[in-house]
Amino acid sequence: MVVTLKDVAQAANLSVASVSRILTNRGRYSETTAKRVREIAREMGYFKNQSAADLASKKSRAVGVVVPLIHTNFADEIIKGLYEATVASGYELLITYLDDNEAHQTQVFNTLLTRQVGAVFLLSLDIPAWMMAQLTTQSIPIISLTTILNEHISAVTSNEFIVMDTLVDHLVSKGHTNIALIGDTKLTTNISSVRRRNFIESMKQHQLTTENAFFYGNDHSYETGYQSVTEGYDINALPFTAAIATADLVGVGIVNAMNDANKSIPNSLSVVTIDGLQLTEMSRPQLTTIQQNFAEIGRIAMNLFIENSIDQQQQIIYVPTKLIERDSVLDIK
Amino acid sequence: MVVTLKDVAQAANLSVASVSRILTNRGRYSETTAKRVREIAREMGYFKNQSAADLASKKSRAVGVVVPLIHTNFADEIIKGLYEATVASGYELLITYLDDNEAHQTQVFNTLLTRQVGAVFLLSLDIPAWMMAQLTTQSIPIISLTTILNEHISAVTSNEFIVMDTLVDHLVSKGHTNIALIGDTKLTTNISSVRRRNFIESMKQHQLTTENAFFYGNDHSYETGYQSVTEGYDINALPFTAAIATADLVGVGIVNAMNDANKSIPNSLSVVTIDGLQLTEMSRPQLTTIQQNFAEIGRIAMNLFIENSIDQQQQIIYVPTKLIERDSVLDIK
DNA sequence: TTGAAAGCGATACCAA
DNA sequence: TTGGTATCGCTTTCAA
Repeated sequence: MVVTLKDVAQAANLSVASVSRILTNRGRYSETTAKRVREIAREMGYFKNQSAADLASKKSRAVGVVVPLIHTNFADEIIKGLYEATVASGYELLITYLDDNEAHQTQVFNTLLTRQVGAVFLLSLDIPAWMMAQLTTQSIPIISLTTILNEHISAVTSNEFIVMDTLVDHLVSKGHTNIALIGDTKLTTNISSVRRRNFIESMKQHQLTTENAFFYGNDHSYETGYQSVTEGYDINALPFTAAIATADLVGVGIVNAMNDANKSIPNSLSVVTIDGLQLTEMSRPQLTTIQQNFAEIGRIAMNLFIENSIDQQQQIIYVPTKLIERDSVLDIK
Repeated sequence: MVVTLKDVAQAANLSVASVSRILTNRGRYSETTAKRVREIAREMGYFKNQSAADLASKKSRAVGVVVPLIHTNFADEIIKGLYEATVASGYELLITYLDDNEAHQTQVFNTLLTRQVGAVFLLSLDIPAWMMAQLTTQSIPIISLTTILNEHISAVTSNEFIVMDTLVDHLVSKGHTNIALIGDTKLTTNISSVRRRNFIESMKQHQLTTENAFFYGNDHSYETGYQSVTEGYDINALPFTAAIATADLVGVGIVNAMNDANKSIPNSLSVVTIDGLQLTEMSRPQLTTIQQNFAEIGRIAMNLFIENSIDQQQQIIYVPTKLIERDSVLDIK
């Protein structure tokens, strides 16, 4: 049988109330008895039943993390960040995965709500409107990571415009004028259309027109990168001299496709990527990239919640990014 | 205020007992009232309080997953597998990360126990003895994934010997006799020493001696792979013609180190890896690998638990692996 | 500093 | 098919 508070209380000749207070370090008690009780509890192998505790105190120590099931190599990093901040505070991470199956979505969503999570962290995820509505009516704070969803939801993210502008600026400074955005460039989601807009805007600010801008792809996959130069354009006569990959994986796809066609990078094409995970160092040539600090994004988001600063109004926190110059950009000036 | 069962019961003019039975599809009730109740519950935005439910029913719908915080690129895949099997059954995954900090370990462990998890899944992880002891005294089933811990703990894994033997056999069939095992080859953990032993055993079965076997490295990292041929051995006079990398990342490290030194793979060195994730396709040349079916391992493990077959005695389930021949092995016969 | 007792929200047994 | 009610293990006033 499982050891309960009552058992411990009996063994210690105390009331459950006192034992509870001691074991949760709440309220008043003498340090002498406290010591004794803690010892007894340990010996008996007592473990609090968190469900009972949550129920009685009408609160939960769990926060939900919703991760898209499609390939996102940075989810790991973010979760680590969240986790770090969480360990210190005693909160629990309830990590759930979301795919396209609506039945699954409902269920995921249900576990979150039935566990009375204190907050929901969305990882680069645009959840269906009905979910959003539910969350809000239950007044569960939502924090979006790596992307700004709308004007109500708080977010911790890199500054998307700066990310794009830094890259464009870097390429322009090396003499490039015809630039492609490759990866997730579709107009149907919030996230990708923002990037697309930022790209155009940044081009403009560099005195370049939409004639200088090229787009390819609907997702952040390796295949999209690969196909961009093999199927999307004539690899022997690319209309652009540089490409911005919306994710590292896309960049590697481009590099491999070029290599496989005996075209050298950066001589035949310059490539830069967004994200800057380990992959960019493992590529040959190593990729110039703008690195996002994912772990930091996770840490900050969690602390934002813990410090309860995330109450009513929206907060947007930008986490700095860093341009890392490596060997995938040719100076053609 | 949060909507409770009682509220729904009142609104429906029924007892909480009936409503509970209906909403959990347990016991008898008429489909007519059931329909009405479900509708009312939905309208009121009712969500069961899982903590209360767990408490009352004296069981938990949560299972714990313990993931090592060090870089393991397959954790993702396994979690997806676990998740898939879990969604259908209504269980929840409580995913926790384990690092070397003992205080953290205790805490992780605490959340697991305080949540009364029904089982604990260990991802390629050798947990401290005291944890193991606790888990067993609380009679929480433990299932180890991708590795066999001892003769008591159930496991779902690839057959490690077959993995190693397939690789050795493949290399030998291509005329290689001097072979290196690179990556995690240390003798201090169960997992790595088993691999090492298997390697030696397999060599023997192929009429090769320990003189033909080489070892390098203490972890599964890219750096270890890279250093093996740059620092571990003289890259211009490697004593082996083929290398088995204990993880994909290690293999890529070797490939890059060779490339950077203007040595071609497989001409100067043949490389095969264990795991077979996407990375092996992205490498140039593409890597010959023995592919583990991680998602399947997760799925099977979870089902093993759900079907309750994992009661008293140990079970070892082997999930088939697949040799994928690509371009990183030279035939030197 | 300690104890008694009233919940928390659901489940499940036993009656009706 | 439905309802009453004890119970799960803990927290939290309020008194002692």
